Amino acid sequence: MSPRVLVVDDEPALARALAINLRAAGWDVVTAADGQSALEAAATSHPDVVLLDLGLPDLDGTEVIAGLRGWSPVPIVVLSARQHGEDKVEALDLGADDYITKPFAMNELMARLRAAVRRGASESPSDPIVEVGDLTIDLARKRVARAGVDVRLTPTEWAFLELLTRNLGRLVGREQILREVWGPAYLHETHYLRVYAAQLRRKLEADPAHPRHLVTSSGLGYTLEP
Amino acid sequence: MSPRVLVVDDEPALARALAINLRAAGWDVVTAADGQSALEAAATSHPDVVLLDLGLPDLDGTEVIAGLRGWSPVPIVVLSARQHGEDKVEALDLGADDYITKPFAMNELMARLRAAVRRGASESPSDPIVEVGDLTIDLARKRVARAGVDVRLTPTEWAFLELLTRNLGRLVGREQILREVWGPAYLHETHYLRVYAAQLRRKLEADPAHPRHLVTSSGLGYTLEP
DNA sequence: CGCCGGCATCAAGGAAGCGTCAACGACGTC
DNA sequence: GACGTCGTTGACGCTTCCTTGATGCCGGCG
Repeated sequence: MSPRVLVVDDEPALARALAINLRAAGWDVVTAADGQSALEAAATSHPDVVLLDLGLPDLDGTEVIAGLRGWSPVPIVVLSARQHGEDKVEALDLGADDYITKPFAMNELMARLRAAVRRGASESPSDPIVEVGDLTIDLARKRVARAGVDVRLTPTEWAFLELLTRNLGRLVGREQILREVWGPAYLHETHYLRVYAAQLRRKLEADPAHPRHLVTSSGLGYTLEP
Repeated sequence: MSPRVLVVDDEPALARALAINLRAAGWDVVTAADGQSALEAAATSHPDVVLLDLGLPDLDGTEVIAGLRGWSPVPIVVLSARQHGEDKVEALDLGADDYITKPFAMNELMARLRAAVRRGASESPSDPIVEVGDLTIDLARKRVARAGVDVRLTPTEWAFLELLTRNLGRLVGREQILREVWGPAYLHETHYLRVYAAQLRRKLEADPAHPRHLVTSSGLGYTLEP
């Protein structure tokens, strides 16, 4: 299970040199030559860290950072020729994790990549898959399984369950549920809560009459208990 | 609630310059002049990030990093005069989060500190939990436990307790309680206070007749005593 | 001493919230 | 057009909670 790095650089010679060195050090390397393909590669190959050269032909490097940060917490190490200037500050504030200027030493580069991966790993022990008792909730695929078998949920049921899952162990207030699942206009339709809580329990709880996971706090809201 | 940075540097002039600049930028600054006091200061002041100069009189900088990593995940930004060498690699592999060489630009330093704090914050979305004697009050989850076991509260009981908890150790006036729990129209229903204070005591106090935490100030209001 | 206001406790009624079943209509699919 | 799915709505019985009244205690004050 070697860590995977996405190398984004438009200069073939440098990209090749980086790939060779990184592979020799045990990395799994994916490369991209421009910003657009970098975003696609990040989405499909799920790297543990992104090594990003700022001088790209199509997109500004900062746009790549912003594009990644929109949906992924993957650590980003920026590589740049510009020694000074605001680029450095801007990239870090946009969400980059580290910044190296050319020329650089290969062992320093690797140390920074290792540090970035280590942080990323501790940050997200998150597969977006949550286990609750005999329930398996996959937030990315929007699927639930009970004791291994898939359970079909309607869109509204899923929205309800997803909200509770994202607040696992925390009490979610009635108004918050109504607002986020049905919209602000439904803040007083508390009846919906009961109907859908009952449906979810019928599908997910071993004994729907005595729920162990989808717990009611009378007058307050609902909690998904681990 | 400004973020707190622990500045570790044995050079008084530099330490002072850093402190002044950081304070001007809104940081809460704590300083230490050697490795030993740095470890103590980190333990007592709970900084959001540590800015560590490697050239210290007593301990090697790497020992400080190791000493911190032994018990705390606080982000560490290393500051060093040594431009090259293995120090950089070693520090990052030991668990430092970032590395800056002197001379450095102040705005870059701040950007790196901000980046480090941002990462540290995303790691621990900690709940505000208040401990009062054998009581554990979790404001985010709206939960109370006494000696480890959960106590069920009604919505009004919880609103009452939450208000007192947010003013821990302070006297909360009768009108303020009535206004914030029941609404402005109930300012004279002082009877409610007694009923719910009694219910809370019955659920939370070891000896409800002689309360140690939920204390009455006759004619004034109530206090939750730590 | 007797009165009175504020406090603590208990209990009862009614209001609000909860869980469940079932029916209706909208919508898309075959 | 028949069918299935889904969201919405209504009705019922049940539980929980808020409100309210009654009673007793304590301390201050005339």
